[in-house]
Amino acid sequence: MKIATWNINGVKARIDNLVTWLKDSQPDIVCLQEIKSVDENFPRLEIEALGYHVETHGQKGFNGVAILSKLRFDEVTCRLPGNDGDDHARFIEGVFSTSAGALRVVSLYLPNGNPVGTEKFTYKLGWMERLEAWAKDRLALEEPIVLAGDYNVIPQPIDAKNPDVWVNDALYQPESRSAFRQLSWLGFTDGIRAVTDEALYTFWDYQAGAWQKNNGIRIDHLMLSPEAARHLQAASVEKHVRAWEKPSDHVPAVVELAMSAV
DNA sequence: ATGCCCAAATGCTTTGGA
Repeated sequence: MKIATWNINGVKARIDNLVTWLKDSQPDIVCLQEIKSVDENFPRLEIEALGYHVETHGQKGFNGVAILSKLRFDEVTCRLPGNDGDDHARFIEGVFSTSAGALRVVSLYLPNGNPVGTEKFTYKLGWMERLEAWAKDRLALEEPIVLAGDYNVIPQPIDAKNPDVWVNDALYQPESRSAFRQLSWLGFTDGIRAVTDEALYTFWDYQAGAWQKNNGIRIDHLMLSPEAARHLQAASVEKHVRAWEKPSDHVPAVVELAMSAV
């Protein structure tokens, strides 16, 4: 079971890249973020033509998440609980039937939080608290869970080419990193870090030649519950996608779990 | 110290991104 997360930075602007990548990489389940589309305008026909079921949680102009899956959805839930006033489309959860039982996959787009010291940073930390509460609740089910998405958190110095330039940024604040670490303390495993200690990035800014200088950061993560981590076979970052024409500023990150559709 | 670049809608400039 190949599961990927990709902040696509506008699904309508990126549909050709998305179709090419789906054909190349053949993922079973794909978590997309920043689709920047309302549900009605999501290019679902092109994706369904490749054999995927499509569930979206979009909004006008920005944010928006989706899950594409070769497996039928048993359940779909949108929105992270804990704040009814939060109208940002940043969370969608799907449940699938597999040889390892019910598999729960979340596509999340965690708030950026910049600038620090504003209500945007408070919103980020509040969102992370809600995510921790959700994760704690779901862990009690003892199911394989993949909590995948753009976390907008640089977990460790090795996860940035130049960590020093991020010290005043919301992505690298002690509070952001601590809140991310809470998921590990709960029992979640960082899929990429479980297989390698090397410096890997998932985002390179469009500006200032960041890609050419490999000035990247690793902020897209696949966090695995114990029951999912037990089935982890491989994990990787599909860096080559950043070199394509008209790329997203993020690339897909992928885990492979030893389970199959039933 | 600031902006570089990009997508979408607010639409030929602004907003949000990171």
